[in-house]
Amino acid sequence: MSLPHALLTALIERPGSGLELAERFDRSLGHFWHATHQQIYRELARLEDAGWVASEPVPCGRGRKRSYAICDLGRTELLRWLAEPTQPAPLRDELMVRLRAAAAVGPSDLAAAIAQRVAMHEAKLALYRSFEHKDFASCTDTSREHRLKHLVLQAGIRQEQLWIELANEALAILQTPDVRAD
Amino acid sequence: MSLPHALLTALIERPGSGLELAERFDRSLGHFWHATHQQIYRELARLEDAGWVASEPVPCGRGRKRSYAICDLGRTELLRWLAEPTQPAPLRDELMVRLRAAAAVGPSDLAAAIAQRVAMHEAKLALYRSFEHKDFASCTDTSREHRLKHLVLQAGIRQEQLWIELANEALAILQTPDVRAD
DNA sequence: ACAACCATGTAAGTAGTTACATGATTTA
DNA sequence: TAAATCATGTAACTACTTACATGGTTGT
Repeated sequence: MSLPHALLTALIERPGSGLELAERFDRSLGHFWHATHQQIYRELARLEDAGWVASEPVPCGRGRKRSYAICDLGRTELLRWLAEPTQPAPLRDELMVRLRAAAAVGPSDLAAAIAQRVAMHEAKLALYRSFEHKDFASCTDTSREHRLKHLVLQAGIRQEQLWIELANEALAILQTPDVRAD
Repeated sequence: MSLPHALLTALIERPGSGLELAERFDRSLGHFWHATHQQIYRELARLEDAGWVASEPVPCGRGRKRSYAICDLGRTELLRWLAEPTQPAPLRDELMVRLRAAAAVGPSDLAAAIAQRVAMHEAKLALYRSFEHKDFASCTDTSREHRLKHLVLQAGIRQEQLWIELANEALAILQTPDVRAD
């Protein structure tokens, strides 16, 4: 469960309100660890209970808007977490199950669903590439921070490329007549 | 949520009891959609309620052992599901969050955790390669079923390769002194 | 008889999703 | 003052995890 630490990371970069964090998530970290605004509000409350973040009402903001900022305890916790051993991300993908199912049941209507998914991955790939062009085109910044952020984006790019490759190979198999069907 | 359909797939290949299915999952489909035995027992009960599978006690088996088999309704459901549009697997990986966190907080103890994870991915890759050698070394079988199953295994192999690459690149960045620290 | 193990299940809790509710501030 | 929208939150639900309980069979 990485959401609390993802929020701490977002807050260490810059303080913000729940909705601001939700929007930032949608644009960057959320591509690699999705969270809805409800999850974020709940988690921010927990982080505050734990003393990892502190909040104050934003005077010129609308309604009950509160701004959250990370505390020393939160910074310490983030460092502790970074040194902790990682558990391997359990790979869980519907496409794999569907391909096995297609192998088991024989001819089916899977091709259209896969083609649609190729399109989705291509859209995401294009989005990531536009991020890369915008933020990492110049080679002037060689700081560790910059290179790590670029690597995370690269990870997303290569994931999408891999899915596109695999889905296209699946399409090729599905569209070739089965030797036993001839 | 693919577990019910993953179970239907396993049952279409061969009927079996809850524990047998759990063991089969651990050896094949479970690498791509993990499930514990508790999940499997509960889901089998639901599948039976829905009329997609039927079970009977195994007379010569131990204790309360029951064998489950897929019904026509289950077969129909599996075909219906295959034609359904797929939602894109939400990418959720701790490593990405950690790298972003490391970028934000500066020097930390992340390298050891990543190195450990490289080892895990290499172990899994070796396992998948041994599966491939055992089941897909000969080119004699060119049926669609065989090629689809091979593709699923290939997907696992290339995923592991990608993670190993990315984790090693992360290590390289973390072990190079930050230009701003000189 | 009793230890070990096979097979199934219950209970309690966490994480995440979906739909809806509420309060406050702009804007028309 | 009503509508739109910003901002936060509640409630109910599903999926999954972890720990434990139960009942039966086999071997000693």
